Amino acid sequence: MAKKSLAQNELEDFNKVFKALAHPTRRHILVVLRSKGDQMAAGEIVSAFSYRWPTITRHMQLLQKSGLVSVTRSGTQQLYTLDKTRLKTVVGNWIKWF
Amino acid sequence: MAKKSLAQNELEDFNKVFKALAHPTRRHILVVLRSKGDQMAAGEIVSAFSYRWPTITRHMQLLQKSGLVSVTRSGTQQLYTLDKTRLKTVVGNWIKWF
DNA sequence: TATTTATTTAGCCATTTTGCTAAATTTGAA
DNA sequence: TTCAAATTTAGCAAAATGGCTAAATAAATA
Repeated sequence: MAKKSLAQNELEDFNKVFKALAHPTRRHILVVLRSKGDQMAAGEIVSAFSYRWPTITRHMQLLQKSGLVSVTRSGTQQLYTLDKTRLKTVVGNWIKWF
Repeated sequence: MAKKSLAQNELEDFNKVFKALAHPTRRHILVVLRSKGDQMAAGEIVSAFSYRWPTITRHMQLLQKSGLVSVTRSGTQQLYTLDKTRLKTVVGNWIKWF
């Protein structure tokens, strides 16, 4: 398919980010990540909530797709990193319409 | 049940507003409302989109529950009014955590 | 190489969401 | 009082979402 326009990319960003922010648990995960210095291992996140590991994994994957977190491996651990800038930029750009 | 704490009320606001903002069509409706001076009749909104009337009605009801729009009747028409302040305040208050 | 630790993947199920059509309702006008 | 216009309500079906358990995988350790 053809290249996407800037506006189209921004629209997709809005879609992905607001979808990620739609669920209370995902919003909560972001806040906890922030409170822990923007980076946590998957297991730490699981420990912070009362959901099973696969449930958290799925929330994290959705957050990744939105670009709000990225992940790197460190030994057996998966480290999730919050992208505060993206969060504030994308939400801020949408709010600018008002 | 007992009275709700301030924090609880704010949490509920976050829940309702981010749920309302989760769907692209609802976000689009808010932008169109803004572009038309913050107030439109139901039928105008329907005309602006390619969804059937009941579909738009349901989106509008969800937006109302979130407090992002209010509605008043004028003759046979329902006028929906955007609450820009609430939109910016609630989203802004959440973003403050970052 | 076998085991353990950390984590994801697969797949099931219940609930919620979102679209639709058809019917009902409300208000103003004839 | 009837009629028409504007809008909602009822209810159905498909798709998306979010929880779970069990099985699979990857990296470090014994």
